[in-house]
Amino acid sequence: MDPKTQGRFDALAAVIKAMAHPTRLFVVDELSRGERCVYELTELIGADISTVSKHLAVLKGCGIVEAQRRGSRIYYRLKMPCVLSFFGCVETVIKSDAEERLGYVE
Amino acid sequence: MDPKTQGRFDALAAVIKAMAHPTRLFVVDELSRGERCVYELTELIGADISTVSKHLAVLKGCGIVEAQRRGSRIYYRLKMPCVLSFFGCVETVIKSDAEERLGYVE
DNA sequence: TGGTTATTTGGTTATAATACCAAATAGCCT
DNA sequence: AGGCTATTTGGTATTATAACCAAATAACCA
Repeated sequence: MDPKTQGRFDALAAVIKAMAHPTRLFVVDELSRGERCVYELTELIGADISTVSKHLAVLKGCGIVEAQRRGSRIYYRLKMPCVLSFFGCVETVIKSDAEERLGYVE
Repeated sequence: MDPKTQGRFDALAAVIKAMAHPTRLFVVDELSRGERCVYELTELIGADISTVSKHLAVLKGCGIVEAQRRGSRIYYRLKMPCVLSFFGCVETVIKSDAEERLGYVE
């Protein structure tokens, strides 16, 4: 793979990697319904707040979400809603794979 | 997060994780233009063939690609072309983020 | 059968990701 | 200033990924 192509796919993979964690997908899904502060997300997720904060940093780091401080709280919102399009496709992949395993297909 | 929700996002993340590697994205992109055998992909990628084979196993394991043996060769093809829709969105995320860093936005 | 090509699997090592706790930082309120 | 709440950062231990080499398996052909 030539360096340019490699760089392109490295960059693509970096963004997809940011989505490749259950907690971060949950966050994206939750933020699709409106902005949330770290504490709200932490309650919903049920992990340590520092863990949630780090997941948010990953999503923010590649520009999928953005943060805004208002008073003592920091609100996160979905900046690139196109990532929601992943969900539909991935559900299809999962369903198709499950059906195949059950022997309905093939 | 209740167990059912957790399970749902675990499953979603598993598929997205399968896409979250430059080599596997390259394979998906390449297979979008037709089936390829392991050797052909290995040449294009330039890694050890065992490495490429393992990447293919990951993609096959979650049903994104499928394999078919014909003679001594095994041809892989894209089974879930909807994953190609990731590319457009991710390119947008990358571009938007790059522009922002350059100060064109905000 | 034996050799050759194509692919996968096992083993090992190196690197990266993730979780939690503790401590640091930031803003608010008295 | 001092205390309180909200969030991030640093540190560490655990687990997961990924690369390569070597060996195993599969199909073909002489």
